[in-house]
Amino acid sequence: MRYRREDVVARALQVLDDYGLADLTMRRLGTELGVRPSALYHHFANKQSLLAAVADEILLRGRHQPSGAWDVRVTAICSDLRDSLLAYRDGAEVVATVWAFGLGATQPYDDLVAALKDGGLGDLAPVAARTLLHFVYGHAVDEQTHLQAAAAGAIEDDVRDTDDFVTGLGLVAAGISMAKAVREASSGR
Amino acid sequence: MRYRREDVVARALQVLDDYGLADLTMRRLGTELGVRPSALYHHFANKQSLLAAVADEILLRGRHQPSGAWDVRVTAICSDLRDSLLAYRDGAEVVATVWAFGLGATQPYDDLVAALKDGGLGDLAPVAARTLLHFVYGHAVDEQTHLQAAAAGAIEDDVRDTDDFVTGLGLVAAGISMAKAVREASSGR
DNA sequence: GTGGTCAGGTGAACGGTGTTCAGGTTAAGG
DNA sequence: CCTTAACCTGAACACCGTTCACCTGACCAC
Repeated sequence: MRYRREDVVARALQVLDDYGLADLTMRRLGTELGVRPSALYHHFANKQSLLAAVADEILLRGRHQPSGAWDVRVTAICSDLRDSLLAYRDGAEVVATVWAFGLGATQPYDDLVAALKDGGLGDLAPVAARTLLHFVYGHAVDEQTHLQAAAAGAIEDDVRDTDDFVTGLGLVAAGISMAKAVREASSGR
Repeated sequence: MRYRREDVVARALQVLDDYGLADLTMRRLGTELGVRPSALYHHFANKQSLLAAVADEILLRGRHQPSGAWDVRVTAICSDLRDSLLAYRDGAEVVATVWAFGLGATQPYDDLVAALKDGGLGDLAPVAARTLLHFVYGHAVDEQTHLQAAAAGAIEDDVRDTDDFVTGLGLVAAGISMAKAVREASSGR
């Protein structure tokens, strides 16, 4: 049985979800496909690239096109992104790492910048977008770590995480609205 | 030559700063100390604990005690924390990872919560503190990654990162002020 | 002084990891 | 049918964190 790039990514995503990032190894993935590890290097230059493809796939599968007023769009992008990250085991860590490395899709970031530019944030749009991303990634990683610790029985699970996310996101969003107001006041003067 | 726990941590910090996190390996650290890797396990249960101690040391060395009004205190804590993270190569990643794992010092978090409680944030203090931490860690990791890519010549270095940090921090801080105002208005009613 | 204690270190191994490479195999297209 | 290229093998390389039985030397109580 011969595989194409996308088959490998799909299987990698399944291994990730079933066994976690630590067990997503080239050998493990190879075994899962019935193939030697070295065969994987015909599809990806290295493991980093494989992970980037996996991250892209995670983002792609949870894709929504945001619509509406700029501020509800910003909130929607962040919430959808969070859902994508939480949809697969260790998804947040994978996507965040790939992003930090400068690889992978920039779609969420681009969408955020576009929405914020529509909101009149101007030069502040990129900074605001990255601030939002840092919050979403950070929160999702934390949540997923807690979730896994809870599943292992090390901790009692509290499910107030969603409220937590909404509250935190509201905080950042409020700051952005304020910056917009300040910006408009000073330019209108 | 026999070592104590703190000697090992100090040397680990030096190896980290000189060669980066990827090269901070038990074997490497052992060699640097003129000792077999297995000797290190008399000081630390595992590498994770070693890294936690390194993270604590990074935070300890950049320690300031914040003073003044609650909002300037919040800003100062975040700025000092950022300085600490950037003071050593890969410092941000080490501290952020250790924190995400639930190990290491909680001092910055505790200080933030205290300052925010002083500011009248009440129940929102922990959420706000974590939001700030996510921003600081995320931004610092990004910055350090960029910095390293620039040092490797892969990218032109732009030093607008500090402005970037201040702007982003201002955004979050503004959101927190707004939440405080809303909170006081609704409780005063 | 002498003997015991024990923190610190040795040496060797175990089972894993990502990655490389020369060469074999198989499916597809002219 | 035969070539070409994509895919895969098998074996190795150089590492990694960690464990464990054993040794060593400094210190302290007697």
